[in-house]
Amino acid sequence: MFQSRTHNCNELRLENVGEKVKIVGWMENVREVSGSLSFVVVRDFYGTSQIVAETEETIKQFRDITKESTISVEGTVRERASKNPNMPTGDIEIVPEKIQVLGRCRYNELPFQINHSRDADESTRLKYRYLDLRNPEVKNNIVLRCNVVSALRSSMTEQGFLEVTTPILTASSPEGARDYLVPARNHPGKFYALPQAPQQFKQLLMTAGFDRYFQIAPCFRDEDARADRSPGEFYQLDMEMAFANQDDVFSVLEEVLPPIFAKYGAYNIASSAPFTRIAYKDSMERFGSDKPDLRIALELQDATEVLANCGFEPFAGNCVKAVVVPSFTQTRKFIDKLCAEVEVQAGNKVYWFRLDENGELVGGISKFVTEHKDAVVAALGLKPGCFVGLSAGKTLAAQKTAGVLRKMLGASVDGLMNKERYEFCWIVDFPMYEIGEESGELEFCHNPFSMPNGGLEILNKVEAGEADPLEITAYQYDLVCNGIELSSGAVRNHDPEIMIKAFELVRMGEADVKAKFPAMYNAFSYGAPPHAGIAPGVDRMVMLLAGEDCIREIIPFPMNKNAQDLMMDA
RNA sequence: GGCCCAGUAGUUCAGUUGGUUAGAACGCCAGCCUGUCACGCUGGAGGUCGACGGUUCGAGCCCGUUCUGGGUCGCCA
Repeated sequence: MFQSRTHNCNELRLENVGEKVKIVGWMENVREVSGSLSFVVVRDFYGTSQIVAETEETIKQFRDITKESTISVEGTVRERASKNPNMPTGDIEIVPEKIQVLGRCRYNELPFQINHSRDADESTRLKYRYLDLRNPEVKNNIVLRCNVVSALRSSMTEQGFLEVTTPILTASSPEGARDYLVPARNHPGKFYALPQAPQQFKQLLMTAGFDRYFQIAPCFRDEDARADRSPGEFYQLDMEMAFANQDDVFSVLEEVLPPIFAKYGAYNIASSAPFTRIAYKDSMERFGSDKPDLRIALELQDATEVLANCGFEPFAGNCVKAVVVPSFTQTRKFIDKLCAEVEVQAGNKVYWFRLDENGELVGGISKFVTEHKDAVVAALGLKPGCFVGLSAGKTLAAQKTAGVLRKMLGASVDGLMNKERYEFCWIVDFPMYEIGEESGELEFCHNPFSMPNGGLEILNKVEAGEADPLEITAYQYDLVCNGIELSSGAVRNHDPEIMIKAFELVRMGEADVKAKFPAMYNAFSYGAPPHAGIAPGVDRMVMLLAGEDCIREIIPFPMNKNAQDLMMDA
């Protein structure tokens, strides 16, 4: 029978000198200093300890054990002759009396070296994730995740929120992403769907009288992956409050998140609560994005008036946006590469010119600008040595392209961005409706359950032709941190009458609401509270806290980009 | 599905205009070394240059096709 250890590998100190102990763990390294002196490093979850072998017999015994085997060492703690101040257990070492192999590593060579696993090919890391996770750097992200989840849970509970679990096997919801389906054995031809979010259930909980709900909720969406989006499944801190408005939701998260970011974050929080609120329209205007990275010290400028008619064909009749970088010293090669990358990402061209040290217009499309130089310099506030990047098109396209350019400049030009901090903001007042690109007709902009700003009244005005539907905003909001959309939420539309009216404006009606969302429609007809909620992504939050750029670094067993589990799937 | 990038030793990478036997570091194996801690020193083993086809006297390098991986657009109420 296996006898338990007396101490873990991070526990022993000077005061333990002389004690008989037993430690267990993975044999990380052997350093043979001579034929009669060798040091062995044993690692467990908690840390590492040094074993010293001083007899030829012990040295040979360790030499015959392959690295990364699990071993147990019983022996006596001794003060080291030469201490290692960088190691918590660096003052002591263990003189072994009994050494046992518990689990032999059958390979001399591993797929990668444990302590350098982060440098290895990612497919190999995922296939041997259990080895990858032995690397303390990798493991620590998972520990961080656990701590963050635990902190979120207690903070929400402290705020009076009740954790309620909602079904995993449920009915498909017609809106949104692609579902994952599970065959229903008792109902041939029918399927359960895994929830894309507990959206409807939490709203039904509100209707049932639960006042404050939350859940660390697994969500399933069959969509393609990104660096900050793992395929298939992810977790949200899903929450909903009854008899509440937008400000109520904001103050909960402004209370819950900052202390957790302060305690567990790799960087400092730059934005104190209450977080900056930026209207969607302003965000597009100033940053060319609805998830602006406020760490970047650049804003878009409008150059339509001074440049639309400068004679440069692509600008004619278009909206023109400019991003100006003062004291720009990068090479022509850099600019070309930058423009090419923006073009790929934005699907739209970028143009540029520079005002050199002598105040002369040079490079790019400067010859088209020369004639209007004074006006352009004045309008954009240009100083010698600056770079001007330009985009053109319909307003939204020009904004988005300039937004991509802004982001790339921020990431690649020194001095534009202090990366080591957290900048939060709320994006508010999203439009309720938009003209669909394919249909060319009025459509819901986001989800159809948000409360329109102005309620039934404004919808009636639209119907009467007295208001523009495209001007209606919804009580819909995003929480953004460092250019990453952490969360989306809304004040919900809890009134069936307003719901039907909202659907009628997009050529649907009561029958559609009933057919698509029967439970919610029925429930709301029995007296529903005004309610609002939000659902911050846990994975993305941990990713930000860990200072990682890739979501897989903070998931214990991630799938690859193609939604395959390389470890389990032979 | 589109676009971009990468694929060379167990691992991370270098490889010049197409030219002799494809290199380095780490790891592995052997030997030396009495206080190492990324130990050090000496030596050794280890390669279908992702795959297939083409151009050429000659291809890791050029061309075509394809596979794999990552990033991104579409998509993600």
